[in-house]
Amino acid sequence: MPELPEVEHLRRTLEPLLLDRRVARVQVRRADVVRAAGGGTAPARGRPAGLLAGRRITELRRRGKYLAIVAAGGPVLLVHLGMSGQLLFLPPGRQAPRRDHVHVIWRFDDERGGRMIFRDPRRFGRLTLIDSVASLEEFWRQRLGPDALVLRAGDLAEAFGATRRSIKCALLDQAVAAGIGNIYADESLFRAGIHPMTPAGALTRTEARRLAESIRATLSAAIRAGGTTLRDYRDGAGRNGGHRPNLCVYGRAGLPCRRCGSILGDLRLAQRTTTYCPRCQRNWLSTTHPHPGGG
DNA sequence: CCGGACTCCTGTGCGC
DNA sequence: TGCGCACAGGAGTCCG
Repeated sequence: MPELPEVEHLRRTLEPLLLDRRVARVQVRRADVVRAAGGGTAPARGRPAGLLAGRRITELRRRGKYLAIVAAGGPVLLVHLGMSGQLLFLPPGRQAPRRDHVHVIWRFDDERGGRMIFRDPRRFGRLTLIDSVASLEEFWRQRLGPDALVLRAGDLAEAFGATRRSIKCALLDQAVAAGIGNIYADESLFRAGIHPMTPAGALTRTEARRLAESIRATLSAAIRAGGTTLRDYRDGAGRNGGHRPNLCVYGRAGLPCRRCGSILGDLRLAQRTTTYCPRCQRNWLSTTHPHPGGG
């Protein structure tokens, strides 16, 4: 489930544990989680050019759901957690809570010691080695829209144009805004009072403004709570996120809306379960084509 | 341009 | 207890 808030919280918890430290050596136990920028059959596969071995970490950056571990002199380890990926720092002597599906281990041999592990049962996650920060920015620029945490209404209007695709599908498109996944798409649309099937290009200026505000507020609140743990998510120190009890719609189909008490409905959009409040999120179909005597 | 199906994986929970 | 199935936080590709 790692979406923007989980990756940002991970970044914040890992940064003090990694910053200014030199990676002593790297053990790759499953080479197929490693890629090189620019292609799936890249030569780095299986021989990941060290994955920062011998390098000093200078910075942890994030854009959308990507986490970039930047080393002195240029190389960048780009991490995408997919559905079940975890990056976990283990102090000296500490065992991983689970030792299965650990694919990569970075060891530190300075006086603080310890190691970082990449664990990913489903293996949808990817580690990508990129040669420089400039290449990283280019990689991101090609794939990602503006970071959803600082998204503005104008960004949405520009990305949507006159498209008739549903707003829910558009929000899941990382080229529209980077970092929103299934949980926070539903939560943001609920907060904005917008039905998930509304054509994205049909949003009014007011709705776009309210949606951008709702996205920022939804993501910020989730970061403050340390992210949402459904099953696999842990932060850099192995802690669960605390945001799950705050969710208004995700995972609550059939339960009463926290705002109005109506029973939350669900539908399937882009193969993703979509939960919404039929009252708080006005159905654009019924308002666009009102039934005689209705509404 | 778009929605939808399908793919990559493992784990879990449910109905039977 | 076991089995088969649907489904899960992501995202790329292909097809119509």
